[in-house]
Amino acid sequence: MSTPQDTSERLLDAAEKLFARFGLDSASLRQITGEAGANLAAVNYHFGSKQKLVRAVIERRLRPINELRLARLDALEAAGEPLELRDVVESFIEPALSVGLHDGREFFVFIARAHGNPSPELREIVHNEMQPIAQRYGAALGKCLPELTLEQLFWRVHFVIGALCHTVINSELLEEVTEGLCRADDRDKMLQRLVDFSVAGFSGPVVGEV
Amino acid sequence: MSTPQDTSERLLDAAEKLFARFGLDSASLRQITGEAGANLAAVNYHFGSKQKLVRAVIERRLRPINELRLARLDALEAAGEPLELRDVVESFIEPALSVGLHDGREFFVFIARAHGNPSPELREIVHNEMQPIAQRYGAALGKCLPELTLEQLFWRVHFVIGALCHTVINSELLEEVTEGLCRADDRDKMLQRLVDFSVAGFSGPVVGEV
DNA sequence: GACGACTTCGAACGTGCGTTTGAATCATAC
DNA sequence: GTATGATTCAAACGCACGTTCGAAGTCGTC
Repeated sequence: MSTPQDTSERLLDAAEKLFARFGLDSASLRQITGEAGANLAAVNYHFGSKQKLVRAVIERRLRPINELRLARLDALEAAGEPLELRDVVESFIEPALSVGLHDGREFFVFIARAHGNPSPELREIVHNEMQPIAQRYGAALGKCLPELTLEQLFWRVHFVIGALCHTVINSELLEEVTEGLCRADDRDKMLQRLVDFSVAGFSGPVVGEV
Repeated sequence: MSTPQDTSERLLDAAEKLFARFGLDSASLRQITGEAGANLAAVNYHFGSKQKLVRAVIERRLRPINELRLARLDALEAAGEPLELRDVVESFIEPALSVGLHDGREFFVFIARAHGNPSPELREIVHNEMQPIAQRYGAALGKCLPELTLEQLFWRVHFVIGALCHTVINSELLEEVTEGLCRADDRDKMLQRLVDFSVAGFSGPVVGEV
């Protein structure tokens, strides 16, 4: 009716937008179908249930991001021998921020928020998509940082993901708190800041050991 | 009925636990009052509304944590001249993890999750509690890291908070993914890992500048 | 032992939710 | 132009939610 794409596509866009803005539970099917210019029953017709709509929203964006990550990591490993830490870190962070820049701005907020969602179904979806990524990057980072134990390495990956998610979710809050000093819309600078921080965090010494 | 404390206390405990486990929206008053062994109407009688219960849950724990942070920071500034970065970082992270160790395990998961909640009321609560903390730590860290601009500094604070929240929320997921290599229950090690990472992240050079 | 304030209780209210249904509409091929 | 399958539609379903209310209970004080 309103936008040229077909209904499924419009439902995905609307859901992505409203999930990001109001959260999974608070965004109702009435809101979503209204935003998409579709009938209330459209979601259940096209996707079967709200739960399956959630899955579709995630997979539509996360899959290409992770394919991009793996492709860039493949390229790095194929090209140079030394495998620079900074390149590996960037190949992980940049595709996410990049997709966040054109289409998937809303999705990126949503998926970062979803990391904190307690629902087991949602956890399972994210887990399935992220598990192979974790393995590949664990191996690649291990080569760059041979002085770290695998356990220390995984913790630091965990911290970086936390910083990444929090950044996407709450950078507007940071802009508020710093009274405009830190800009939430300058994604390039955000990326540089985050990569600087992450590379340093990965490279840091192990001080407090038991 | 069941536990010795009075009803308000039991409601706060139950709410904290269920908010952490199921999220703010999914944990219903029927669940909460059931868990607390109280009548459904008890929350509205003692707190006025669900929203005010949320506020009470947050303030009960966050206030002491932030007082502890400021006290430790005061002590550091009163004592030694140089003001070591690691001490400052630890004075921020440790009180939170410490409270998380005995009473406030559940709360800590909840408050970290709340960081990603879109509700404006919740944002305002957290904002009010955290704003003075941000200012004090901004100043203290600025002294330790004079080579950073204030903007760079605030970004790194933001990243550390992200890592901290994500760690508390999702360390069980990390334990799953690493198949037990990283333990979610060893808070001491978590603290050391996180402090190591954060100090290194703060100290890192500014590489990618425009 | 009756008063009063404080607390608990069961029951109900209105609202919004996800889902289902069956008829209406549309598009396409014959 | 009509038959067929896919899609859209309005309406209703049952359910769980937060909140409200007045009666019932509790307990210290006179």
